[in-house]
Amino acid sequence: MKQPGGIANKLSELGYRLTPQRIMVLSAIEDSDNHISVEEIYAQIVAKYPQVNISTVYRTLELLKRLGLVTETDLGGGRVRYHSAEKGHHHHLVCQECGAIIDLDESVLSSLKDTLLREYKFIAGLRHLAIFGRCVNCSR
Amino acid sequence: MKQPGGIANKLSELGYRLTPQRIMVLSAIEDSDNHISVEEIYAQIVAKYPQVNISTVYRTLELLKRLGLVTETDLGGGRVRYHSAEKGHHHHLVCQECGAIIDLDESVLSSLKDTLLREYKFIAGLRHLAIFGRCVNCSR
DNA sequence: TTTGTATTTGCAACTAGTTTCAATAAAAAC
DNA sequence: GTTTTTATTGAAACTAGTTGCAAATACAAA
Ligand SMILES: [Mn+2]
Ligand SMILES: [Mn+2]
Ligand SMILES: [Zn+2]
Ligand SMILES: [Zn+2]
Repeated sequence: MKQPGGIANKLSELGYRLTPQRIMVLSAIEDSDNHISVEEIYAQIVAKYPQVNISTVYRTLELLKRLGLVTETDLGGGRVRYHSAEKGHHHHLVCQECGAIIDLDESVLSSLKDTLLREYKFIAGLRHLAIFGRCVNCSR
Repeated sequence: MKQPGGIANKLSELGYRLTPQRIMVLSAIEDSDNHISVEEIYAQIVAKYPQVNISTVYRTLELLKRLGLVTETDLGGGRVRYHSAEKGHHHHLVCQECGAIIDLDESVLSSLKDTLLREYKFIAGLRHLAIFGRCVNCSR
């Protein structure tokens, strides 16, 4: 079992139990440089502890998401992907034709968020958005 | 069976067969004033023709979506909803706390789309978006 | 260190949606 | 009107994800 990082500390500070299962999910996300899928997280865990159930992984991700510690993004392909909220991140443009994924800076959605807050008094989530469409190569 | 409307004509013009199943899915969407779920579409169909399979409904919706004849939106609650593309529509703000759904004019996303086209040469879909977050009442 | 208890887990059953494949039927050809 | 062709369908098996519940365990209290 790896050492729990920053997310683990926050979890126990908030009164949640630090189970081995949770620590393993956390480690998988923190150790991953890019967006990681449930399948990938579970594969890492099950290699060491085969008795762990995948529903526990789903439940842990649900918790981390709700607490704002990880973000969830649908990048296509029928499975969502996760990312540590601590690390800086991008939104993404996903080409539905060729599958290309273009990174988009956090700031691109700022003015939209501002408008929604100003004109609709609505605090938009939009923490890690993927926008589907067509890239320049595929739009001829 | 109802008379096929504008969408049905387009379908057969594009060379797709006009089956009773497709016409029934189309009618359900065209007759609905608001966003309709697969469950609701299927309930209408099965009441008259119980042998129709729900996978046909899913396949028809997939086709209509791909052709740009209907839009799909995730308004929460674990089921997506559909809307005729011919009728004018709104995007939506969905409060994750109280469930309130606020309509948002088509134009609110225009400047975002413009930016993405100008700076990233990307044609964003964003045909019928739902943005999750917190409404003014729930953000205290 | 042991005990108590509320939280968390594993398991199994469930949901929405997708896919494969043989049977059916819409539309074209005759 | 009948035959032929090929798209479409129904059925069943499958995928990602969720949920209810009894058993297990993290952690606090003694
Ligand atoms: Mn990202
Ligand atoms: Mn709408
Ligand atoms: Zn592309
Ligand atoms: Zn609200």
